[in-house]
Amino acid sequence: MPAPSSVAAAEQTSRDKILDAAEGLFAKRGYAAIGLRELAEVVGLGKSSLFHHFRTKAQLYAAVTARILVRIEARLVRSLAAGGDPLVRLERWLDDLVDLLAENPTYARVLLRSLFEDDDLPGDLPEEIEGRRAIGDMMAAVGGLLREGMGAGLFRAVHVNHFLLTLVGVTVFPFASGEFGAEVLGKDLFDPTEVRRRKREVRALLRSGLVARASR
Amino acid sequence: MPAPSSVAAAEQTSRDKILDAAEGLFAKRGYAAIGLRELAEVVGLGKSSLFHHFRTKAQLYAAVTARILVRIEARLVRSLAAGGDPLVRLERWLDDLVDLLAENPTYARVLLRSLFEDDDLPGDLPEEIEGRRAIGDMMAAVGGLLREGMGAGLFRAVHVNHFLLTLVGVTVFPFASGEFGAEVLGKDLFDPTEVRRRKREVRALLRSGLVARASR
DNA sequence: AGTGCTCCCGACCGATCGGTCGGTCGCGGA
DNA sequence: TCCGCGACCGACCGATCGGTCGGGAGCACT
Repeated sequence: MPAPSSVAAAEQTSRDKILDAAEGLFAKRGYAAIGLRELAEVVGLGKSSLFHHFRTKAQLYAAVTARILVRIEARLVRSLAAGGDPLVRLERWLDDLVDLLAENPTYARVLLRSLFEDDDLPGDLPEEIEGRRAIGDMMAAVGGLLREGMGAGLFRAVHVNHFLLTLVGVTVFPFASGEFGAEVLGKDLFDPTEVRRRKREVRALLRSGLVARASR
Repeated sequence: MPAPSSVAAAEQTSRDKILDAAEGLFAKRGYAAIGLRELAEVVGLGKSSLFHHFRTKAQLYAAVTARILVRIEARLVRSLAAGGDPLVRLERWLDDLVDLLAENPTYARVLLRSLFEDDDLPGDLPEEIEGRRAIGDMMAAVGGLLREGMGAGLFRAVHVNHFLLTLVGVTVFPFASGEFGAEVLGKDLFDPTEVRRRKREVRALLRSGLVARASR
């Protein structure tokens, strides 16, 4: 490796270029639909060079998803750890999650695809397991947060695990929904003002649901 | 066609058997990962026979998704049309949607995959367009319902289009989430008692959000 | 008996798949 | 100077891909 450039980024290792390109392609079209020839061409390498960095296609895929899952965990566990009452922490976690998904358009897709396709792929490479652990840990932490809020009387009595699924569905799904989401919305979901709106709606949903106060 | 069996079902045309098998396979592993040889074997036909019923693989896929989308629309537009105030109608729509997804485990996956993969496939077969129309119409109807409820002061002022995405995320995503959902939940999401719980949580979310009444 | 039609099949096509192999090139260390 | 080594490549492999083709079995109608 040449001395890490002081100019930062700009200079990427081939391995990282492969991971980045693969992330984009897998996100858009899925594991099975991407051929290694196509990927190699996007990266600007010969196809056989890919095998110098990753033993198999499945291995490469696992590396792509694990990298994302670990990054997500790394950033979001921090926002969970910061202070505040459970509602504050939960809302900060959701805000950060939405920001993360909005800033990295590939993440939501890769996340959902990794849920869909895990039945599929040849089992259990080490990075796959690491990725699962990262997400599992984070979900458990949010679950604890919900329980804490309920214990303090701050939250109503929710079914914690179902509520976790709800939270994921409310945040991850829209950013993975592609053309459908854009069509429903009439705008690009990744536009900063739409991201802001999305966060506001999620927060409002937590705080008061849909039904107007006056009507009950 | 031999006289339609009075014994009902049991006797299926080859075309329907192909559609059913393809639905299951596409739902589980996606378009690109399913080979026509495998599909033909599941159906119990020779591979070339598939081409007697569908001109191409893409055409077959479009037929599979369109059938589901139209079925969903057919059932859910009815539940929207039935009477009641906007909240009652919205909750009935959500209940029926959840029931539909729970009774047909392939639907949620096919739905989400059709959102993901539409960038992908060779453009615009007629059944594809018909499927899109069905879903688009339904989403528009629900949007109208939200607006009606807001106009009547029943609902708080939501951003209608964002809220539509929320509703889809809350209902469709969990049933598509496969092993992840089961792991978070600790149980099979398609189990009747979990389905009931899911509906209850969705309704509670609409009615009061997460935050306890007393705390504001 | 013959004709036409639906349904189905095995054999085959060119293309592409993931992966292997032998080898070239440039660079850092001895 | 030479060596070892990481990075890279083109050519090639068997397998599988979606799709075509010609034909056969069964049935209805004349």
